[in-house]
Parts: sequence; structure tokens; C-alpha cells
Amino acid sequence: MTRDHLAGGAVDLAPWLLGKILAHGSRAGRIVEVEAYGGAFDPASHAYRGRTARNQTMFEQAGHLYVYFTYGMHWCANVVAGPEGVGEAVLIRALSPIRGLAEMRGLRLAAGSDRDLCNGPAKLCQALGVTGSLDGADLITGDRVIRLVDDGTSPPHRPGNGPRVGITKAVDRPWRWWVADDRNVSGRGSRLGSPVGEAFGGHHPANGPCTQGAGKK
DNA sequence: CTTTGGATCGTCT
DNA sequence: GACGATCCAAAGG
Repeated sequence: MTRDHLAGGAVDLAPWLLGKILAHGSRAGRIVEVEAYGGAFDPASHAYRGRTARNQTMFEQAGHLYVYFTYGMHWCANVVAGPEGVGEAVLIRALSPIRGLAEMRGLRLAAGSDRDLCNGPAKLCQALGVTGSLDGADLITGDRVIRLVDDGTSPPHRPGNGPRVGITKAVDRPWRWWVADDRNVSGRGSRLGSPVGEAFGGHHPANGPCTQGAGKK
């Protein structure tokens, strides 16, 4: 994994990140659900109105970790994408836990099962022990322990694809991708897969229409 | 399994 | 002063 891999736009980078590993200390999980957020052209993005104290990390070099606080109690993690100064990032929405499960359970007492450890953007931050103190960390050099790892696993050929979750602006952009059939995809998320596709000009090298089929059983 | 409402506070208007 | 890139417990099928 080099920084060059992440310098593309968030919309290209997001599906590419599926299958990569996010590791913090002895805890690690494979990325199975992501969302792309743009800069000044994306009304749903924190970077939409330009640089502020809160979102400054989004404008840094690709490969940095943008951690933000929301709803008065939750932390969420993003991988900064694109050229420096543009403000694009990929929100990590779910992981498939692969290492340090026991520690994760200790950090996430509310989890009723192992599937509940990392199946949500704020949940996976709890499980990995990610908080605002890690905002700005470099995921390539691992300067603050947390890092992105490529173990050779390829992204799915046909990932699930649909609208982003939990936003009220630019709701029609199909900028969420997930590993179809992975049970760790965020609960509500895997089901919201309306046939989108032509919702936004179709300029993006998407992956064909929404691949339903996750969820269930 | 699904739906509903409460929690809780930093950030920006 | 309003609103979240959310989660969880409770209650009903």
C-alpha cells in the first residue's frame, strides 16, 4: 500500500478500499462497506463549505485519517483521498473483524454478537479504539499505530452499490459500496439498495446496478 | 425482525 | 439555536 494508491478521487478510491485491512494495534478488520465524500462539489460532505478547524484533515495529503465527532457521542473514521487541498475522503462504514476480537468485545460492551462489533461507522471506531486523538494520523506510515494494510485481497468484482446512508443532501448519488453477502455490512445499510444507477449522470465507473443480496440469513 | 424515540454536544448559522 | 456521515433500548409482530 503506497500513498499513490489513494491519490485518486474518493469515488474511485472507495470501492477499491473494499477488502483492505484497517489495523490499530493488535485489533484489525477487513473493510466491507464504504462511502465516498467529495469536496466543494458535494453538499453532503463536511468539506462542502470549505476548510474549517473541524474538517482540516480532509484537505491534507491522501492516506491520512479524518476522525470526526457526531451526535454528541460518536466518532467516525475516514481515509483522506484525492489531491492535497481538495477535501475528499472515504468513510469506513463497516469491517469484518479479523484480529483482536477479544479486545474489541471489551471495548464494545454493547455488542450483542461478534457481528455487532464493527457493522457501523461509529461501532468500528469503538471496537478499534479510535477517537478524535487519532485525527490526522498517517495510515501509510503508521505514525500513530493505526494503519491501512493490503494483504493482497482483491476488491469484489461486483460490489453492492447504492445511495449513502444518514444524509439529507445529495441523497441520490450512489456513492456507497459494500461487499455483497458479507454479514458485517451495517444492518440498515445493506437493505437500502434501491436501483439507482442513472440517478447521477452516470459519469462514474460504477460497478453496474445495485447488487442486492447482502443482508438476510 | 421492524419501528420508534431518546441520548448528547461540537460545530456552524 | 439548530442540526447532525449514529447507536441502542424498548416495544410490537
